[in-house]
Amino acid sequence: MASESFLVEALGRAGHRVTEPRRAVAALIDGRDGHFTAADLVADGGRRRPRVGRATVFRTLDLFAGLGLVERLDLPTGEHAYVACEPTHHHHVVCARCGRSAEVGDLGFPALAEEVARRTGFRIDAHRIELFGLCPACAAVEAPPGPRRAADR
Amino acid sequence: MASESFLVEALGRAGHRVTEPRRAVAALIDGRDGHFTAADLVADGGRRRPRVGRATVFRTLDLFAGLGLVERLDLPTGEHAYVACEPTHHHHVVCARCGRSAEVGDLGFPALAEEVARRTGFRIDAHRIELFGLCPACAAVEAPPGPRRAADR
DNA sequence: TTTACTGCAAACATTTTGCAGATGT
DNA sequence: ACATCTGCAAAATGTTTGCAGTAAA
Repeated sequence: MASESFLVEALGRAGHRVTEPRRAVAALIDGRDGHFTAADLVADGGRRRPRVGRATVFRTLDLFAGLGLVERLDLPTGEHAYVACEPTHHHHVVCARCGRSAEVGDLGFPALAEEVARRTGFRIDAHRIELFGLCPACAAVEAPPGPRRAADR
Repeated sequence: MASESFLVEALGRAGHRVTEPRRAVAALIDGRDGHFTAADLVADGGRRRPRVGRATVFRTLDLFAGLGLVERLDLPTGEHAYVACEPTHHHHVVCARCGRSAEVGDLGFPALAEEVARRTGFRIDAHRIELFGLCPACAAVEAPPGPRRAADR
């Protein structure tokens, strides 16, 4: 495995203390494949020996989110979830079935923002784009022909 | 004023009962300018004569959201908010200062989705785009020159 | 040594639910 | 009439906080 979790490295670089609980949370995140909820990590952390407390999970998640190491997203179901990510500008597509996600660079969003600014006169400072669908594997399982799933929104 | 709230009309058209509490919630929404939270409506509803209960506000909001009459969005702060909207495909820009929002048609999103699908192999079923910034009026107030606001994300 | 961080449990905030009764259709 | 809807209060969720103790730097 890579020498050290990307998350942990970034933590140190940002001048935050690299503590055992934080390493643990980082490991839990690294161990997850797709998106995960705070509750997932709280559960995992509780099983751990020494235990990682609920509050620490939330605080660490917050910390990571602030550093742009994980992104908080809101699933169509209304649940809050997180995905780990490189701290560069990008967006994710998340599979509605298996939860796996893929990053998508900057999506050519700048052009969109410009267009919107032009049309509305708003100054665009921030945005949030979330894409949901099925990853190739799950899409294959899903009956290709047949009636449409009521999956939108 | 227009004969009847757009929300109420749509309610009836969709085959749902047009009840007094629902009219009230519709009116509360119509009365709001920008985005609003469930809590806002609950507060307003509680002041109303006959009172509109918390549960009803949530249920009605849910109903409207299901019909695409309001859109639920998540502000950068993590708060949940709603905005009223025409039931066509579109997105909103919301002003970070005054909360006012503007609709933005389909944003040319289809092209983006295609691009993403091509790059990742995912089948895109749903998406969620939220734009935040300042409306023309608020942008004018904001000192035009000077250091950038750390407003992104 | 100093100050940030942690676990715990309690506090909060937010949304959902069970029900008996009211109300649209 | 009858099924849907409502208010209320309780419950289920989800997240944050106060504190005394622990451990990075």
